[in-house]
Amino acid sequence: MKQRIYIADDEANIRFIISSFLKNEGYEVMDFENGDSLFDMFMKQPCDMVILDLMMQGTDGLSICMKLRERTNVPIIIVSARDSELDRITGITMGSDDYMVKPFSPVELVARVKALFRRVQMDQKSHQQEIYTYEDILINTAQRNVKIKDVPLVLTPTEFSLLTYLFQHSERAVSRAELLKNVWNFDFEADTRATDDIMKRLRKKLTLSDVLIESVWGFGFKLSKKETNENPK
Amino acid sequence: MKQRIYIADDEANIRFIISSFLKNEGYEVMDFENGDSLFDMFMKQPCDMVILDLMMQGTDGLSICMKLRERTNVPIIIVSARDSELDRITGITMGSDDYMVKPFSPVELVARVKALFRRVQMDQKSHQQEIYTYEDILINTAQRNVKIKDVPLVLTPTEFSLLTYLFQHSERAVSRAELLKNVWNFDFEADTRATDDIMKRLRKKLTLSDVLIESVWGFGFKLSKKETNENPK
DNA sequence: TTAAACTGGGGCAAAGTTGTGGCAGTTCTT
DNA sequence: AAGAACTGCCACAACTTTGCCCCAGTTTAA
Repeated sequence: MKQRIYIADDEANIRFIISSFLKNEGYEVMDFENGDSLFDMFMKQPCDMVILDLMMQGTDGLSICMKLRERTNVPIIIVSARDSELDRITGITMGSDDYMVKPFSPVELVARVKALFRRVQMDQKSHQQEIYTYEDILINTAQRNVKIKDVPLVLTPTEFSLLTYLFQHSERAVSRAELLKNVWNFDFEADTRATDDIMKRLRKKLTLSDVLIESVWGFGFKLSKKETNENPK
Repeated sequence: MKQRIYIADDEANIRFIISSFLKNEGYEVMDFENGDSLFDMFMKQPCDMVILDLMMQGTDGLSICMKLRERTNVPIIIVSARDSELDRITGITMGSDDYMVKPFSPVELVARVKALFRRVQMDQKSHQQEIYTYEDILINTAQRNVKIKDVPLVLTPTEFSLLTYLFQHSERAVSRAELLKNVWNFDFEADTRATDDIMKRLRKKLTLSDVLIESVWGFGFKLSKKETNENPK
């Protein structure tokens, strides 16, 4: 899902430069020539980040920033030609997350935008649901449950981690060493067939599903789907 | 609960100035003369924010920043005498949340520290409400009371916090470590079954309700509702 | 073709997890 | 000051998980 950024600045060329750089990074950008129109749009359709110039026609950026803060937690970056310590401190104190002084490097702006998104991401990460599907199996890591065709499947902790790891890398085969390292946290070379054991148990529990855990001879395992009509020998 | 900030800078007077200003704002501050000792301390006892100088004896600030990022989401601010665009972009890209150039105004640093805490706060508490319901239970955090089918339920402080936390995350399973961190404020890995104890008492008090605290074997707990008619085999 | 290596099923025992009742130190209330 | 409430810990029993062993069947390579 693309992240959406709203920009308000009264200089068209600045809007253009910022937009280009951000779009180039894969963000969805919409720009406004004053703060009021940005605010109206935000009320209709919120976005994931706001970049505000301070000096604009109509309501000034600082007031817009405070108005936004009253009702949302959207990350806000202020960009401004005003470069006194007081201006910076006021902007940051009044609710913006960062304050950049014009003229600024578009690359640095992009870096700060990314850092701010990263911060939000990190803070919310624990509450994020991660969902993986493959054929008729659905894994919800937040709820910590697995379903085959909507029927709950009970897994032990190791089975759960292992299956999740396979789903996270469903497009390729994974080696036993890789599994031991990432699921068991064995850093060293261990001569164990623990992976095979859990696979054995997983396979048993997956008999009702169309998902198959294939062995890759001499290497490891790989997800695949059950072929009802296997090409006959 | 006071927020704890760690500072690493090799100039004693800078450490002193920053510490004074931050302590003045009510933060608990600890300072280190190099990044390695800060890192060691963090591993033993995490803090809520880190302020790093780039150029120090021993490991440089950027490496410390990256090492910290590998294992935590702690907010990081870099302060540095280096003032090229590349330096700033590198610092921000490598995991820090902000980058301030020396000499800087201590007041602005304080403002940015506050803004960063505010951001974390907003991200984590954005979904905080006053009232939570799940099945036949209603929690009013403002009045600090709980009702089962309109019948008041008396809970001890810890029981109340724990149940509230479960309700705030009713859509997912929560681990014991997470509960210890967020309800007990144990920052480190502790071998305790305190969570189980409170759960035991909570469950006893919830017998009259349709709400069930399910154990997620080998992981933690999860809210669910009592199934009166379990799907018969 | 044959021997060696690999895989997967059943069973087993050690280790780990969880719920329960009891208990004691601390804090709060009366 | 005495009692009540709260909370973490312990011990115990029931139960679950999991790595390993053995063994038969399969695949690979010489």
